[in-house]
Amino acid sequence: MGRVTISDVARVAGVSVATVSKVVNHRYGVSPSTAERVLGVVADLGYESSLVARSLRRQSTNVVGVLVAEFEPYSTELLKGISSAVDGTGYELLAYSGGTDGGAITGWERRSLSRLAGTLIDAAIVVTPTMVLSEANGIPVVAIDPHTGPEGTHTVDSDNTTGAREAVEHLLALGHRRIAHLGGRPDLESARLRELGYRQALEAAGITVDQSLIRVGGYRPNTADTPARELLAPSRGERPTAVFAANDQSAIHVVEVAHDLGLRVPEDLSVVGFDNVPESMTTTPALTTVSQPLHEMGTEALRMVLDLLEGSPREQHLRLPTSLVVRGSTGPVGG
Amino acid sequence: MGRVTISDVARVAGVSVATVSKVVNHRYGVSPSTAERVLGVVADLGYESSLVARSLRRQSTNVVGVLVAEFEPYSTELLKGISSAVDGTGYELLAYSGGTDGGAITGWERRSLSRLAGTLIDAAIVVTPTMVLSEANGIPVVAIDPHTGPEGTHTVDSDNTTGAREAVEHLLALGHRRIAHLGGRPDLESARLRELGYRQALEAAGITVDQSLIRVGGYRPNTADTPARELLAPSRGERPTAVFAANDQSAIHVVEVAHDLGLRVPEDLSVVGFDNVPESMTTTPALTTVSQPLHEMGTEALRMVLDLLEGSPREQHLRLPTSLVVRGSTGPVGG
DNA sequence: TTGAAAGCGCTAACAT
DNA sequence: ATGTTAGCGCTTTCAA
Repeated sequence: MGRVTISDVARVAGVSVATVSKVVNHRYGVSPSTAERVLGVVADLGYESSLVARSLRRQSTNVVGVLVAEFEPYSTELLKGISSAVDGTGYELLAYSGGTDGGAITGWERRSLSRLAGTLIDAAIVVTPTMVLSEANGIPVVAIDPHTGPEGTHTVDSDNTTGAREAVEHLLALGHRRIAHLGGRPDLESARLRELGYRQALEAAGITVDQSLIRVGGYRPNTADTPARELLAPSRGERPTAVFAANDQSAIHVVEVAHDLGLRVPEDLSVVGFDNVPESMTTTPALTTVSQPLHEMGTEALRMVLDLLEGSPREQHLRLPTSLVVRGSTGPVGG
Repeated sequence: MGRVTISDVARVAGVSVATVSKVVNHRYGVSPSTAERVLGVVADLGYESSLVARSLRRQSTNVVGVLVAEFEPYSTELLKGISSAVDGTGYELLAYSGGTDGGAITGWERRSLSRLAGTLIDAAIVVTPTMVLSEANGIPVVAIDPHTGPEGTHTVDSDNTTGAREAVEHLLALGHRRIAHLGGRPDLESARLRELGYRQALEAAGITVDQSLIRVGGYRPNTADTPARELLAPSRGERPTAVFAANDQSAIHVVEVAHDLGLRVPEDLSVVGFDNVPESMTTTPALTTVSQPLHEMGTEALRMVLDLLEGSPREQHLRLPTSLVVRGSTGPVGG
């Protein structure tokens, strides 16, 4: 019972723990016969060195950490890209979702980073941190789509403003004039930039921005529910003919609310999302959305953090382009 | 630079390391004034205890490990379910993808488990292990869809045979008679069961199984490429009118190969997948597939492993039902 | 070639 | 109330 430790191996093999350590780490200075015997015991007992104990003693672990607040469509999509890029590099991946739990929704990234940096992981990729990360943890850090904007750390993000503007221009081209915006969170950079793109597109078209058509949606289905219903409420005199939601998760929820209220998409209401997570294809009709190259953002973040680890020079900020993906959820105004 | 340790805090606050530990762990026996001073230094320095050092000393870490070979659509979909279920339990999640890298494609689960169990994680959920897991690591383990069948550990899986049978029955009902099967890997239980379901359906319909219509696809796009092309090769006298692929990833690839060869889906070829990962909606047309309740399998696995951790009795095997999702990739034979 | 011993950062008995 | 000490599992000098 319990785990097999290096001492167990040493005892059974009749050697010291130091010798076992040398054998399993392929160090010189062990006689072939001893090595063979030790290896035999290792196999018998199924010994594998504890990542924790080894990390504590060594300076490096060969593990890259991916720190997320939660495993949802956005972060897991990045994870797929990161995972495919790590293949063949000799590094292992450790994705950690720490502590949105205890009420403290903010500060998870700093906590997780401090808890893992320097001991468990050699470098970190932090997904959408909501605060500026201090480099004081002594390991390379790359932030993907930081909610504070490109300050402090190295970052990988996509062109939120242009993406949002193109989304709204698409709606304008379809004849929409009353276009609502279900925003993210005002404290998040990406949400601010997407709202900015929305405003730019409207203004460029000579349309005055109507504050009553803008709501905070919080990026999540449950936080988006009330604002979505307010926007589409049957009692509203002038219902918008289109909604640009700040991300796919809330856009998907808008489609559900619309169906709930008996509105047809896209005949009665056009909906555009942002991100192009796989789930955006699961609505009926499939969602028109702004595609962020999540897979590529993940692979680039991994490459960047490994370059940093190896001392190769790297640009500090990498911004990838978005592209509009037109699917079934948008159509000409008035059906 | 480097990480801030408990000794740094102790030195600056002018107290012993033990006192700092007591303060940050809310132990009794520290005067309010000292506690306040220590907390001040902790805040100033941004100290957070190292997960590694703490794990090594303590018996429990409050972290549940999710062990995967790779972060691909299947495992990340489970991860979403696990993540949503962990919310509010006080546990944190650590997803680890260890070592398919160094050639040794097999044995990753035993290695990862040995490296993490007992030191970093209190319990583990292992995704599609390809070998029987020994309970000898001293922590609760739940295997999701083990490729060896429900032996040894606690397991959560879905009804592969029935799911496969229903998929093929759907094709039969559409009039298909030459139905190919792009299988998984013969060494994997889930692949065997899906092939079994395929055979059962054909035999029940009085159709002799044609071995030349069965290929090993390996579950992955790149391993599925050659067998898919063989199945659909223009040179073949009697091309199948439908393909039942062992999972969505290979089914998606079949659709791509079909398009490549100028075949229309579903007019010239019907394709059915298995899993219903979000990606199954991204093909044109969207994939008809057997839905595994991946989200629910994840949440159930988490509940099971937490029950085990807390000593609550639990059934050893949980099998969830599959359901056929008919979308655009299947149609009547002959277009 | 081998082993003894120190120490990584931390917690928990056990003094004081 | 505070500090001293031992030790978690491992790697790494250094001495034998």
